[in-house]
Amino acid sequence: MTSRSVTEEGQPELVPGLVRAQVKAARTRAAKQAAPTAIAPVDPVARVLVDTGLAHLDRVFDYLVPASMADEAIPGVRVKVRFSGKDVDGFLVGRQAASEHDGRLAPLRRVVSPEPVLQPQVLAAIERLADQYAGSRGDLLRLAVPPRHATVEKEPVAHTPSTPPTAAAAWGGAWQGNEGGEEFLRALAGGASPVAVWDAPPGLQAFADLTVAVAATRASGRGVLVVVPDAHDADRLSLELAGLVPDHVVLRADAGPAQRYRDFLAVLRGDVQVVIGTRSASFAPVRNLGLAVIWDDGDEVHQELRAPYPHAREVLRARAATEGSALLVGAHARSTDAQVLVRTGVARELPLVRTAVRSLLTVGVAGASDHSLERDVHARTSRLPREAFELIRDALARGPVLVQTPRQGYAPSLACERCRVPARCRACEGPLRLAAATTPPTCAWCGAVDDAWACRTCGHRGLRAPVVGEGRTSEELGRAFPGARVRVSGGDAVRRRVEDRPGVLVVATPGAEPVVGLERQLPTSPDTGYAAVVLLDTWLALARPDLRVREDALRRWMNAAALTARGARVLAVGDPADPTLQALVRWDPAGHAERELADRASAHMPPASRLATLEGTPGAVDDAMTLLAVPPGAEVLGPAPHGDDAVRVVVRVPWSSGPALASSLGELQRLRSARRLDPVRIQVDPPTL
DNA sequence: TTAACTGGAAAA
DNA sequence: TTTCCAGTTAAC
Repeated sequence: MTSRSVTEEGQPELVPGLVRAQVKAARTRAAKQAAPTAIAPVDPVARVLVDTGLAHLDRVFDYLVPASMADEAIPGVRVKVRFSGKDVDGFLVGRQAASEHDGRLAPLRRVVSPEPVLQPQVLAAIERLADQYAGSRGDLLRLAVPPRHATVEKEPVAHTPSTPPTAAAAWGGAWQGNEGGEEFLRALAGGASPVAVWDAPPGLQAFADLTVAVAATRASGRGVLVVVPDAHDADRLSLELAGLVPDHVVLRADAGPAQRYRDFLAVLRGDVQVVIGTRSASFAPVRNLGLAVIWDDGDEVHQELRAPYPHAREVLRARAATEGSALLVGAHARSTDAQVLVRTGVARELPLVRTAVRSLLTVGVAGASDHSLERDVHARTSRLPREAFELIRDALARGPVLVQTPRQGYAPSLACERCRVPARCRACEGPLRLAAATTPPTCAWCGAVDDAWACRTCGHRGLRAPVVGEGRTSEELGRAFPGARVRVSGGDAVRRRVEDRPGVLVVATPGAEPVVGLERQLPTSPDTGYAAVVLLDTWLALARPDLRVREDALRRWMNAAALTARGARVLAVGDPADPTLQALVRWDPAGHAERELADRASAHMPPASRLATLEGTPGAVDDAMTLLAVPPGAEVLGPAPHGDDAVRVVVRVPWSSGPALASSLGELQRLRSARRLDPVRIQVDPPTL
C-alpha cells in the first residue's frame, strides 16, 4: 500500500522491479473490473465437457466465449476453464446462442490448441460407450484423445497427395472362401455399410482378403479403421496393404508421445484415411469412416485395462453405429461374442465355403488317451505319439514345421504320472515344481523339498511334468529329429518370422508362432506357410478353470493351424472325443461358437447372460449394493474376498437386461461420487471372472 | 476453491 | 420469528 503510493508520486523505490510489477498487476485487475471482456458476437455460449474426475459432474457446462476467442473456440478443441475456483481442462463440444443455465456464466480462460481433437463422431461413440460400460466420458476421453504435443502441432503440414482408390479389377479371386464374401465386397465398394462376422479361411491369404475389403471401401471414397491384436499383425497387414492401398498409417501405441500425436493429427486432418493399429487405435478419428474391422476379437489383448475397460470390438461397434459405417468382426475362430452378434441379427455371418477349407488343409487328432499311451513307446517318452513323429519327419522334408506347446504356468507343473492329479506340497498345498532335471520336487509357494513324494489319490510314486516349457520341448524334439534346425519362440523371446525352407522345426507357445517368410516380404503364394503344424498337450489347454477355455483353446489352435501352406496337415495331440478338438478337425468355427454360446446360455454365463463386477473394501461394496437398483431378474453373487482386504460382488442379469444394469450402475457411480463415498471399481461385461 | 444452501440453536 | 453459525453441497 505505502510502496504503491510512493511509486505513484514518483519518489525513489527500495525494490524498483518488484514494486513496478505490483502496480502493473493492480492496474490490470482494475481495468478488467471496469471493462468486462467483450463477448463473441455470434453463438457466445460454449458447451464444455469439463474434466473434473467426478462422475456426477461428467456432463457439459456452459461458458461464455470472449470475443478474442470467437474464431478459435470451435467444437472439438481443448479449453481451460475456471471450475469451482480451479483451472481445469475440458473439451469444447458445441457453440450456441443461449444457455439453459440461469446463473452467471464464466468466460473460457483459454483455447489450449486450435486443433479440434475431439471429433463429434468420436464423441458420439464415447457417449454410447459411457452408457454401455457405466463409465465416465472423462475416462473414455483419456483413451480416445492422445496427450497434446505442442511442438508437433506447430510442425509444418507435409501435404502428401492422396493416392486414388484402386480399380476393382485388382480384386479378382478375393473372398472366394466365404459364402456371401463377394456380395460383402460389392456392398463396401458401393458405399453400403454391412455388418458382418467373418470366419477367415486358414492360410496366410486372410490378410489379402482383408486388404481387398479395405480397397473396396476406399473405392467408395470412405476411410477404414482396422484393429489387430499386436504390432506384428499390424506390420503384416501394412505390408499386404502396401500394394493396393499404399496410403495408410500404422498407429503405434509404443511410439513416443510426439510420434503418436503426429500420427493422430495426420488422421484428424484427413491426410490419411486408412488406419491400422492395436486397441488404442479404435478411437482414431478417421475421416468419413466407411469400414471398421476388428481382427481376432477373441484375443484378450483387445480388452482395455483402464476404466471403464471397453473392449475394442465394442468401441468399433459404437463407432460403426454412430458413424453409419460397415463393421467386420473377423477371425479364424469365431468368438462367442461374435456369435451373439449373429444370433441377435446385428451381424450377418460370412461362413466358410466347406470345399475351400478342404483344399487348404486337413486336420487330424492323434489320440493320446491313456490306452494309446500305454501302447505307444514314443508317447511315453516324449509326449509325441508315433503319428505326430511321422508327420513331423515327413513334413520337414518339404518345408518348415510348427509345433505348438502350451505355455508354462498354465497348470500345476507336476502331476502324478499315473492318474494325473496335480502334485501338491505336504506342508502348504502349494504346487510342486522342478527347478532343474536333477533337483528334487520343491514347493513353489513355501519352498519345502519333497523327495519322497507319493500320489495321495493312487499311491503311485512317479511324477510327470505336464507343462513342459518350449525349452524342454525343443530339447526333446532336437533329439528326436537330429537333422532339423530347431527354432524356439515364446515368453520374452518371440520370433516374428522363420525361414521358408525344409528342415526348420519351430517350437512355439500359443500366440508366439512365427510366420513363414522374410520380415519385409509378403507370402509369395498360397503355398507359403508351414508344411505341417502339430499341437501338443491339447488336454492341458482345456484344463484351465476359465469360462472361455474352450473358445480360447480353439482360437489358439486355429491361429497356429492357419499359418500353414495350402495342402498342409495339422495334427492335434489329444482326446479325439473332445468336442473342441472335433470342431478343429472339422474346421467348424461357427458350429463351435454356436455350441459354446448354447452352453453359456444354459449356465447363465456371458455372453449369453450379462454381468458386472463391483470391487472395493467390504464397507464400500456394501454401501454400493444398498444404493444399487438392480434390474428385475438380477442375481447378486457374493460378496466374496478378492485380493487384500477387498471384496467382489458379481451381478448377473439376463442378456436383455444388460442396458438396464449398465444404467443402474452409471446412476450408482454418480450417486457415489456426489456423496463422496469410498471408491468402488465397477466393470461391466468383464471378459472372464 | 468458494458461494450458496441447510438445519439447528440461540436470541428476541 | 429472526439471526447466527457450522457443516454441506454444487460447481456454468
